[in-house]
Amino acid sequence: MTDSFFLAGRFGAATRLSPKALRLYVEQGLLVPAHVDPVTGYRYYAAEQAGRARLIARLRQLGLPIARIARLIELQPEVRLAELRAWLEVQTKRLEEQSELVQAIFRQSSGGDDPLIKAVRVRDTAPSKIVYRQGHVTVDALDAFTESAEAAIRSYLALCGKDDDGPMTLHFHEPVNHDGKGLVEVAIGYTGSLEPSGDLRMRLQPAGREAFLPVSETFETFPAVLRVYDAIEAWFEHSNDLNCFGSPYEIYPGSGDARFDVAYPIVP
Amino acid sequence: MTDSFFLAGRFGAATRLSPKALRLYVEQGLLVPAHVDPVTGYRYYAAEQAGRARLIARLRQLGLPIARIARLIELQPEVRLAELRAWLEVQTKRLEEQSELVQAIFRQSSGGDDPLIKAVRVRDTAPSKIVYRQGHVTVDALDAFTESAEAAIRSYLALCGKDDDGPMTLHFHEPVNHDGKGLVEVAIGYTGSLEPSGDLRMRLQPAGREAFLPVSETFETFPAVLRVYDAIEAWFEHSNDLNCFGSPYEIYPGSGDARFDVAYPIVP
DNA sequence: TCTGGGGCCTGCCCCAGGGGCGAGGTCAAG
DNA sequence: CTTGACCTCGCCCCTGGGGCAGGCCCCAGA
Repeated sequence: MTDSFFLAGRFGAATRLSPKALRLYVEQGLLVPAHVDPVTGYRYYAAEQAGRARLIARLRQLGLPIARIARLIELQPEVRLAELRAWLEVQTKRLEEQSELVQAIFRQSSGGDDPLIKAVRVRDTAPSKIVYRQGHVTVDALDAFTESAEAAIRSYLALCGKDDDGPMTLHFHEPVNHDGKGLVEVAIGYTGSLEPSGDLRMRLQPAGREAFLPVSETFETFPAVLRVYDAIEAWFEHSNDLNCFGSPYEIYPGSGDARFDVAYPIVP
Repeated sequence: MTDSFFLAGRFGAATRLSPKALRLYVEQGLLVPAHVDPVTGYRYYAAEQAGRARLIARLRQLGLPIARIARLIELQPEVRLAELRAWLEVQTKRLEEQSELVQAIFRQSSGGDDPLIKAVRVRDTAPSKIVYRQGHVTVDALDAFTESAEAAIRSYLALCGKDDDGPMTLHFHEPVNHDGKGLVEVAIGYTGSLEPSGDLRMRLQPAGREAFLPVSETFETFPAVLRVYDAIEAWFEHSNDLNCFGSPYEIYPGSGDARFDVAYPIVP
């Protein structure tokens, strides 16, 4: 092996890393120079460190954060490749979502010629007591959460002798994206009296009105379902007196043949 | 129109924007509340502003910077759609490059079983005087720059009565990526004496040694050509005494049938 | 041996796009 | 009148560096 040492400028030029970046990496422990002069503070890099430095440069070129690079760089090449391929998969999915989002942006601002908008209807909702479970989920985990919560609530209702299987509502208190968790709530109405149990809580749902749209089979899945939400929001904007200032929810089963309705509360 | 006003919290909940984000947007002039109480500083948003706010939220969800959103939001929907589609195209290209980069990272760290590495040769380079032009270009503009620079240099040489058409070298002083300009230099050797002219400069190229690889037709184009660079860098790492601490260059025409060679200087 | 120029150090402020926290003012209901 | 929820501002924090000021350091030439 050679004993050549290089200062930050030359070493950086050879590895496509700026001296400033190299300084950052030594602070983070990502690439520690072979020798640091304790008096002057000069960093001396060994020629053998160039490979690691070039690898870091390329991983940075992908846009990966330093902490993630620090983990990746310790892995075997094959494992690293697998991780990077998985990361590429995520990026691809993100790009697809962005593409959907661009379509949604256009529909949102193109004046509302979506025929779905005209199909929006209004109805009154009766006051009721509901039992519900809340949770923070991503869109991937949403279906599983919904199913298990509904099953838990229905079995608890059955256990308490309530056999009126009313509709289930899935309330989105926060937006549920692919890359972030949101607070959602699964609720079923009941009559009589009930005690809280575990993470099942009770609440009074006051009477009100809602704007809703049954969801045809075409729009049932994410992200196509977002178009239904958009349509109702656009409908609110077209109607002069009503504002869409509540969070949306889905009602299972929906009206007619629909598997579910999408609804927004109408605030007076 | 309604005269409903909403404070930042409620308005933000309805538009998927945090109060903090709304504050940032009013500072940037992107979304100015319908009314601001001069005493309390409270921001009152009108219901009619919800549409614009939701549009901003979605554009932010794409990851666009605020300044760009401010421009996009003033456009007609069709123009905006076209711009966003162009942006998606750029993102798609970036993803493809990242995919290539992942392959390169694996080749770089998988121990160097690329057969190209064994094909690397070393040769001495004679000292010569060269006339050159430098420029900052992206990878897209590289071919045009190279062609025009070579034509300018050759016609100047012909004008001065030098008709020895030596090889042309294309020297990459800085990495030339898709998303960043890099300093490149087109140079041709000459004999006798010559005067500088315009942006054509002269320099003495000392003798030295170089590691090189002729580029077969398969690897001539970007980004496949990067694999050749990688191979020579890997060769340097496998040879114990030599370090790859110089910037690479391409030599036109290359040795044998190759359109060009890729070479790195060997620093003693 | 002196000197100059260029390279390197530390330390500070800056960028986007907010998050989080604390101090303090406001608003509406009880 | 109090209470609690909501709002404000201001400050520091994050990533991954860029840029600049002030001050050493190092090497080559005279």
